[in-house]
Amino acid sequence: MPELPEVETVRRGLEERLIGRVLLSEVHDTPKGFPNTPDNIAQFMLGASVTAVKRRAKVLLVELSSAYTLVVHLKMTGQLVFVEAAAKDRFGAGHPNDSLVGVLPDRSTRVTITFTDESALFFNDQRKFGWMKLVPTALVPELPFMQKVGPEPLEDAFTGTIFWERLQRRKGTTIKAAILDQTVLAGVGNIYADEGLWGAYIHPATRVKDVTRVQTDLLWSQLRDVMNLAIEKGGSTNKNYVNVEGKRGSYMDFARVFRREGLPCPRHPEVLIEKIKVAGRGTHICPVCQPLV
DNA sequence: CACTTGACCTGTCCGC
DNA sequence: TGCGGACAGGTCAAGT
Repeated sequence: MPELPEVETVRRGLEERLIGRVLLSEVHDTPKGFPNTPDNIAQFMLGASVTAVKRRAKVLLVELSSAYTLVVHLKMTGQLVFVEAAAKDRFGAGHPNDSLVGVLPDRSTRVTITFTDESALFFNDQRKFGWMKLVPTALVPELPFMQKVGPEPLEDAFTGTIFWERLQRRKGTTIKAAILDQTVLAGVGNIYADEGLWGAYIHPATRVKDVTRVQTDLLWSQLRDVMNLAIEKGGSTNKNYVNVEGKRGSYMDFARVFRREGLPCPRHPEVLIEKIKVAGRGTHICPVCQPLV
């Protein structure tokens, strides 16, 4: 999916555009219904306005004046694309030229939400892993996911000591599996895991119990640096990811190892990046920077 | 309990 | 050109 930087980029785009807009129509499920969509969607969305757009880990929270919240997870291929004057333009004309998105809705569109000013928000999801549900805002903190998800890594409260302590919950597994675990810390996915581990000179398959405190301190700062840079660049478009305007993010132009197998390591021009498998995921390393000890 | 693997879906790419 | 298999940003349930 979209990882933390991509979801944050979408959040900012939605916040800029949706606040105060009033939902006109009920949700149209196309082409298949959303399994988690409750029956009261029309009742609590129709006529409600958007009051806030928040993010927790990789989940978006679109708060409505009806005291309900649209909770959205984009998983691997989800997109939220906003189109001005969508009704007039028959959904989709008016996209910027560098858009990766064509005329909407298309075959990947799962949900269309229209607003009273004829703008519309499209939830597209090629692989259908993503979900969207309407939850009373007061109950959002009670969701099982919210109860168990780890701290936000970019907040000041997330110190190196907290990172170290939370990693100790997963001593037996690999450091890559541990930082991908959303209950250890929130928001890290496959791209930024590989980028951060390269930055910290740690082989992804190193057991957590073998990673020193000095190494986790460096990993802590590298993960934060890499995700802050990615937010600045509008996220990473590996394949499907786009922001609310349908535009790609540019972090992949700055990636050091992710999807760069066969290309030189930025620190060692004579050494080529290798692709291996760790924690069941494609994993990119410099064999010289990141020796397995 | 801790950890790993398969499943969920569709699309694309690569080798035969 | 066709076909099978592996793989893809994430997370669960089920298995060991």
